[in-house]
Amino acid sequence: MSPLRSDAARSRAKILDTARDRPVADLRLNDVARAAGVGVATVYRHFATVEALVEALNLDALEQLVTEARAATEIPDPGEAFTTFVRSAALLQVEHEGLQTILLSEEVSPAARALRDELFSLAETALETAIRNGVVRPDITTSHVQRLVCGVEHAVRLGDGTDRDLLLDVMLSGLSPTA
Amino acid sequence: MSPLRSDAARSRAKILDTARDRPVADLRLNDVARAAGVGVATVYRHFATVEALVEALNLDALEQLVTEARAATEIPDPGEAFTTFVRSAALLQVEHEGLQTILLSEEVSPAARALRDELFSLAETALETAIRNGVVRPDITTSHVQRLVCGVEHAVRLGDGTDRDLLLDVMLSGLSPTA
DNA sequence: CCTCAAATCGGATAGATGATCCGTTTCAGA
DNA sequence: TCTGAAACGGATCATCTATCCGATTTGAGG
Repeated sequence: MSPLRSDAARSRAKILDTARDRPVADLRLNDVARAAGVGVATVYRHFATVEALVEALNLDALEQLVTEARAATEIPDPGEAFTTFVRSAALLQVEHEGLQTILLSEEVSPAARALRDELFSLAETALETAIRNGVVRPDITTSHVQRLVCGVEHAVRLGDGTDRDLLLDVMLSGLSPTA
Repeated sequence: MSPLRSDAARSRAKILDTARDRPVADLRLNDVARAAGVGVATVYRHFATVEALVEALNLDALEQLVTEARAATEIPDPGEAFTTFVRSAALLQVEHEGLQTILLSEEVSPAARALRDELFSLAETALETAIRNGVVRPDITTSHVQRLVCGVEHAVRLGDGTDRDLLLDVMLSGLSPTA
């Protein structure tokens, strides 16, 4: 793809900076435009939908998640590997409100899709290894893990965020087979 | 409060019946009016906001939940009592999409508030007893339990609902102290 | 440095959705 | 039956979303 013209790049940055610290729930492209000091059409040109904007805002976080996930799967102990993986995902999702959107939405950019596919593949590996070594219940699938992480995120968001680790810990220990 | 006039009661019933089997996410008062065959204003007169309509739709479920909760707290075994309580709450919340709204919203009708207060009081009792008897982690509060139930509901909704019991089970076993 | 075509810009405005107002109709008690 | 109060419907206003188009800016070539 061709490089952006300098003014276009400036507008894009202004839009992203403005949108970054707003709750994704009440993200209106018109509001962002006004707050960023650019025209409405400029925002719509750069980001056709709110989802596209949210994706752009959280691509960095997704990259970071994949990086951390790769590191986690290299941990020798299967339990610790799995735990580290899930913990990374949950913490990043709590910190970056829009990450869940990318991970669940069907319509994402090719770049995001590639990262997501790798992430799911890593998750599959980590989970399989964990189950094979008896540190996670055998009736759990990656879909379950993903949705439970989203559930924990939801639970954390309903509070002030201070008990993040506690709620995550409940979920993780619930996944162990002996319990 | 004065009894409803017959035509008003009829309208109210038509509105509720129409709204009942629609996803609360895309519940538009205008749409409901059209589908119910009544004027827009009639809907707005009966239910000032979507939330008010959702509350009316789910009051029955809340009553049922309180009833089940009362029964649960009478179970002698503290672990079973707590588990039954939480299971009831989770299953009803999954089945009745709008229940969470009543349980979390600040602005509810006095009737709903009374039921909710009793429910929380029962939850407090069940949790305290469970902790005192060592069947639930002592660092858990009723707020945690409530939010975890909402989290599980969220996780179930992200799927097709078939693994409801599994996800709930993960959460419940995660709450036990030994894990 | 100047020019010009291409790309971007911004805001007016069309379109969709949400909520209110007010004249008309229906109900229930006398 | 008559009458006032309450409820009714839909036209209308308000708000929010998204597109179109003339004006402006950019940067590469002469």
